[in-house]
Amino acid sequence: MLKISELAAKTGLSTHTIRFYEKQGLINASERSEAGYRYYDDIDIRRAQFVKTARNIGFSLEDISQLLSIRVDKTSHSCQEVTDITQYKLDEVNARLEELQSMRNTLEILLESCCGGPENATHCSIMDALEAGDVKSTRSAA
Amino acid sequence: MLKISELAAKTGLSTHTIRFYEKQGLINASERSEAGYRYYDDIDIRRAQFVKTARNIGFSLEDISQLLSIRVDKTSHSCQEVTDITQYKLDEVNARLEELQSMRNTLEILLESCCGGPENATHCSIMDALEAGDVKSTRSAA
DNA sequence: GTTGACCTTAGAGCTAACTCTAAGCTTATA
DNA sequence: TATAAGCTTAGAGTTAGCTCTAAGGTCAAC
Repeated sequence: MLKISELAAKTGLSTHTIRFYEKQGLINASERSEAGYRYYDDIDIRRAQFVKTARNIGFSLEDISQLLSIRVDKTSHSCQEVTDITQYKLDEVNARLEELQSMRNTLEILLESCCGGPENATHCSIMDALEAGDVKSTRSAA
Repeated sequence: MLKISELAAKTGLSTHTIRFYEKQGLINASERSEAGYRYYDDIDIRRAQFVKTARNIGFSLEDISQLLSIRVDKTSHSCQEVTDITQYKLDEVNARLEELQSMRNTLEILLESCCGGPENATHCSIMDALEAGDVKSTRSAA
């Protein structure tokens, strides 16, 4: 049985984050001492590590919540449910990648166009491009 | 001279956003009617469009604030200041791109490993991988 | 028996960029 | 003149995921 700081050390989550995840219903301590101290058993620890792993991959807490509800009763859920969540995440990632690649492209073009020197910015081609608005729009969401 | 809703139509910003940008010191209306209505002249309009363009590229409001202070007095600022801001943004974008590419990679591997079918998730290889934690960590920041 | 490290809680604060609300005034149209 | 559309403000709310604070209780070591 681990105390919260030990679980923190084991998972790499902070104690603050562990308590926060508990509030969100993602993990919990199956035991409490008389004084109210949280104690985590092996099952709790594995669940916390599952959360951390999923978080590292980039799943949102909401995604993880769904994955956890599958996890606690795998026989009632299909592989498709799992791949749906994963595919949805991948689609999100790909959409964001496209935005960022477009941003990168625009920024690179801007950088190539400008001397970058100590000359004053009166004829800076980056400023001119921003002024003229002749750059690709790259954002759909921040 | 445009009223706020007309500037909104012209720039694609909402009136709310225009007022918000004003609070942030990015744009302003050089005139007000007796009743306090904002009126935007050509200079205001061009500034608003500059902001919109920079925002579309992905610059933060803080970045844009810096770009604007260069813009109002180009002779006192160098091309290098402009490229510094741009290069810094590009570095940020590249860092985020690497994270997302790593995420994509992990998600694709997970998806390939799983049948995705109607079978129950007892032996789902995505769940197993999350359980085992044998996936690359992709996140340094959300 | 007293430090000092660790634990508890509720709740506030942070970031970025909006987005919306309420209450009220102005203006254009019919 | 009445109605509706549009404008004003200050300030609160939204999102996601933490992060921190205050005020206090607990516990192990010296």
